[in-house]
Parts: sequence; C-alpha cells; structure tokens
Amino acid sequence: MSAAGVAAHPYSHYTNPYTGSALGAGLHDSFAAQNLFSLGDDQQPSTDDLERFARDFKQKRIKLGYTQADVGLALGTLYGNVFSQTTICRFEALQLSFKNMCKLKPLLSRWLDEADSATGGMPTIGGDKLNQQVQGRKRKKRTSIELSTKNALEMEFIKQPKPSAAEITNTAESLQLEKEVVRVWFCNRRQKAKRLLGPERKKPDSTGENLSDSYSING
Amino acid sequence: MSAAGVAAHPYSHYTNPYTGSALGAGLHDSFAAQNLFSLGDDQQPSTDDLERFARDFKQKRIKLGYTQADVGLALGTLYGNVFSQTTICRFEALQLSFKNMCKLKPLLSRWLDEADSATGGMPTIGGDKLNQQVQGRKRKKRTSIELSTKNALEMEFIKQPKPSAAEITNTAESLQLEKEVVRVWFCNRRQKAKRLLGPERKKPDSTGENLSDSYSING
DNA sequence: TCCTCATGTATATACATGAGGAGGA
DNA sequence: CCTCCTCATGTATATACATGAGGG
Repeated sequence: MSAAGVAAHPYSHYTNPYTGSALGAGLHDSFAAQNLFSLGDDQQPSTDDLERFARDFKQKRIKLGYTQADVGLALGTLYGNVFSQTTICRFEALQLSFKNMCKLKPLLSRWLDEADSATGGMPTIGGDKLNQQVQGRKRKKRTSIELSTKNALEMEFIKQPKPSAAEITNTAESLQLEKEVVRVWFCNRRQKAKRLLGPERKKPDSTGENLSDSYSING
Repeated sequence: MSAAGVAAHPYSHYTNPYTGSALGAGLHDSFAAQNLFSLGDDQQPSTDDLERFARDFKQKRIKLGYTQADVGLALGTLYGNVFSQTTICRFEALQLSFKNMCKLKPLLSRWLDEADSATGGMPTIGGDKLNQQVQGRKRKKRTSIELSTKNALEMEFIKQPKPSAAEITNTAESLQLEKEVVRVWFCNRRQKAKRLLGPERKKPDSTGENLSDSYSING
C-alpha cells in the first residue's frame, strides 16, 4: 500500500483512536474465493476489523477526492451494483447490520484498491495542485470534523463567538485543523445563531403539521 | 484571469433574473418592494405571519404531492429562479434570517397559488384520492412525524419494542397517525436497534444547547 | 398479514462559496 | 490591495420515513 507515508494531512486530524489491538493485521480482500454455499465466512471480519476498515476507507476516499455518491455510482459501473450515497454513508458510520457490513466490505475494498492505483493515472493536469485557481476550480474537499472537536469549538464559541485572527490560529492549531476551516466554522456558527429559530432551539411544542387530514389536534 | 469577466463558474448561480440584467453577479437583498405584480398585500410580515405561512405551506405542499426539491425546481422554471431542496427545507423550518424569509415568502406564496389551482387540471383520475392503488402506484407521501409524537413513540418502544397489531392500532389512534405509519416506524426502530452502532448513541450531555442563547432571536 | 433486512427516496444538517462591505495604515 | 466579516445559498453528508423481497 501507499508506502507507509501517512503523509500528515491537514484533513485527517485523527484523534488517534483507541487502537487497542493488533493481530491479524489489516484488511485482506479475500472476496473471490468463497466456495460453495453462501459466505464461507472463513475470514469473517471482527467488529474491530470493520471499524478499522471503515475509518480507513473514509479517510482514503476523501484523500482521493471522491464523494460518497461517487463511490456508490462507481460500484455500479465497475461491478454492476449501484448503491446510493446513503448506503456508503451508513457503511462509513458503521450503521449497517454486521452481515451487511461484511457483504459490502469486499466491494468497497476492491473499489478502493482500484481507485488508489488509478490515482497515478489520473489526469493530473498541470503540476499537481496549482490548478486550484485555474479552470479546474475544484471545490475544497469537505472537512469532516469529529464530534469531540466540534464540542471543543462549541465551547470556544461560548467564550468568544467572534475570535480574532490570532485566536483562530490558536484554536486551529490546538485542534489540528486548518485555520480556514476554523474561521469558516465560526462564520457558520454565528450565522446559525441569527436564524429565526435560533441555534438548535427547543421547540415549544405541537406544531400542527398534520398531513393526512385536518385534525386540529393538540397535545 | 482576465478582467471582470470571469464567466460564471460551474456551480455558481444561474441567471439571476430578479432584474433581468443578470451579469452574473448577485444582487441579493434589493428585493424591497416586490413589484412583481404580486398581490402585495403583506408588506412586512411579522414573525408570527412567517411561522404560520411556513407551516401552512408545508402542509399544502405535501398534500399536493410535491417534494421540497420539486418546489425549488419549479421556482426556476416558473420565475427563472432555481433554489435547492435545502433552501426550501430551511424556509419551512424557519431556519433562515428574517429578511431572507421575507424575501422568499412571496415567491413561495405565488407558487403555492399556482400549484393549488393547477390541481384542478391535474389528472385526477377518479374523484380525488382513490387513485392510491391504481396504475399511479405513486410513492406514499412522506409522513412528517412531530417531535412530541416521536418522543411518545420512543417511549412506547421502550415498554414494548414489538407491539401486536392491536397495540399498534391503539397507539396509532392515540397519536393520530395512520396505523401503517406506526407499524413501519416500529419496524425501522427495531432495525435501528440492531445496527453495529446501536440506536443513536445517546450523548449523556447535549453539549451545545443553551450555550449560545445569548443570541436569541430578538435582534 | 406481519416480520426482517437491504436499501431506497425525501428531508435535515454541516461544511463551503462568493459577492459586497468595512477597516487598516 | 488585503483580510475578514456578513448573508444568501450551494454541495456533501447524515437521518427519517418507505419499499419490496422472502419467510412462515
């Protein structure tokens, strides 16, 4: 695999999750084997395996510049089995049944391999990333901020909803995020605070939005 | 990049027809006095007006069988101003700024009027709603379950995750929902409970709730 | 008729963009 | 000019309601 680089990417600020295991090493794509009945499950991955794989998959997908929807579609054109963005999302978030996860894993694994190697063959137009403001005009890859990080940001917001550039830089550094990402986060957060329905405001109660008919209900 | 040209880029806006002059730039809030020969009765709606309208709008939209995306698109084909599903969603949920709400209201109002009257011209096969299982085979309109109702269901689920038909009927009645909706809700809920990542990990403490109440709506 | 299970469509939320404005200095 | 803000609104992602196949 990609020469152990682990290139410190600004996006993957992983909070170094509990990697409490070893054994069995990484993900092996044994998919073509399956003899006879259903899943030979001789290599049935453990929950931990799945967790690791999902995390890894997401990280690489993003680094390669694909969206969840892209992947779902690609699975179709490559293996004749299209999936929706939702399904990919669920896989990455481990929100599928164990069996379902096991079934999709090999497909995704295979796609990842292909996409990964194909990267070299990608039309790297000019140099490699200077095409940022030429015609390419590609959208920035969406940063995925972890829950704990979000909480930290939220805390900062309470203390100071409008931090100075210096403060932003500071926060960014301590949370291992790009400064720009933090800046935008605060902009969005302030904007949210100004909406009619404040930030995550608690709804009073019953809002008559019945559809079937007109029961004027109540509560 | 050349002069001020900069032809509209990929995603950006379409033809901003507010004034027909376009030019690729956006002229946002200059909506002021809606000249668009609208029935200009409401000049500056109150928050309550908006709330009422939004609720009403949503209800009717659903009843007419349109999705939020449909509406966004329709605004484009009708008035040359496309909006995303997201924007319509935000409007219905009152998650836009006051000014923004005021600006969109007349547009949506007008669309609603047209859609409403056009209904008569719709291929209302038989009488008016018996086409449910004819050839139409249309997807069921998505039911919008209120928060308080959801809480009630959740409570029931804890007590009995697998209610009998009778119990379902009962619950449905007391919550004023269709039986089928309740049944499906329970199916989905059970399925959710089986996922790798249990049912919505409940965060012991909702960080970020009243944190930023310093901003309330008022203004 | 009703469940389970994989997976979809419709909706809601989070990160991102760009036009236009306000200092700075 | 540069930098950063506000504001309307977008794309990418996450969640909630719905469907259909297959079992019994």
